[in-house]
Amino acid sequence: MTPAAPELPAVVRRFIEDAGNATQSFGIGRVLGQIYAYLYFSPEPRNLADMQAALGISKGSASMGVRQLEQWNAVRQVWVRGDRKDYYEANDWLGEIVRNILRDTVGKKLNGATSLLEELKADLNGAGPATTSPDRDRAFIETRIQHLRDFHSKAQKVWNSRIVRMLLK
Amino acid sequence: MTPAAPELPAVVRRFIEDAGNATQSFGIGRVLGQIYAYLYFSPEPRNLADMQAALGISKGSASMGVRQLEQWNAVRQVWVRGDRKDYYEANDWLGEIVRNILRDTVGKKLNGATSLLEELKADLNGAGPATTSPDRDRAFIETRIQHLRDFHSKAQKVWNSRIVRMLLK
DNA sequence: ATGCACGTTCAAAGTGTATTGAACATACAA
DNA sequence: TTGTATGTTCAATACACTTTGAACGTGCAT
Repeated sequence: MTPAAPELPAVVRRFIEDAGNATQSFGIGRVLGQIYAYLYFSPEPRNLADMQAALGISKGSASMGVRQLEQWNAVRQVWVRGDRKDYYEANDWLGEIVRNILRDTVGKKLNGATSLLEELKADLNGAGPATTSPDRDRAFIETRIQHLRDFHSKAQKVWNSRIVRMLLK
Repeated sequence: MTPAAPELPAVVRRFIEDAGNATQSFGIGRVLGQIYAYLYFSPEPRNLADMQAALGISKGSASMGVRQLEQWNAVRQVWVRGDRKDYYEANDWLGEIVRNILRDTVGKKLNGATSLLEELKADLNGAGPATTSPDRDRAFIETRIQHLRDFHSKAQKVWNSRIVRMLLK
């Protein structure tokens, strides 16, 4: 039987709350912040049941949450001998975590935009001169799309640049 | 009477749709992307009624949308003589827009975190030794909070650094 | 083999946020 | 002053996204 989860200190409860708000407002869901904060302030590794009890979340949330956090290397699984539950502890290298999250969110979107712009360019050529819109309008649109592609390629260069990688380190 | 809005070219419709998805996924709402894209591809300035017709959004959305976009300098109001409606056109300097949005979203949150961390530190000191938790646990928590503050101050330095400002330019 | 303890899944419920639209404000024209 | 054309506001609604929990999968112990 699991010993009753010790009551968390007020500071920690407070922080868990704020971390949850933060991750929520960044669009990655409230429980991720809560779980990470809980583990971050736990001197010992914790299992899924501990998280459920401490945070008042469901089994499913705990399970999905740690998996997502693992993918970002925000938490790691550790073995506790004599217990076959899964235990986790927080990775305290915050820079790495932020970097991984950004790569996964921003980076993915930049790449998505790449293929999108390619398609648009193709559409534009494919459509031919059969449109009802005057040539002038069409020229304007082409100019803007080109402008967009220039910006996008510059953005990608910056994103992949060594400088940014260093900054995120 | 407003002349019937000319049917938008397929490429433009497509782009408006994607821009809406993009801004939605970035957590700033779908209409912002739609309005901006519409103006970005409009050879002439457009008024709120045009936007409603072209995008199928409500009067309120158009009004609130352009106001938000104005705050980020993504669009500007222009005067069309002989017409007292408000007309808008897109600012095509995308770098500036991205920078303004980031300043408004990320920057604001970093500053919020500052005061939060101060409070936590104060709480920790204020609580005194009257807690039930063992000294060892308490020491652990203090260490982690300090770690957090170090990371936060580093993050702020990076965010405010000239390098980042240049990159966003 | 069976029971048990744990983790995972995903359709359904819940929650927070974006969007609507009717009521209101404003400004100009007649 | 009244009427008309426009922009703004915000409570109500619609929507997308998060979270739940019951059902299922898995592997170990007996």
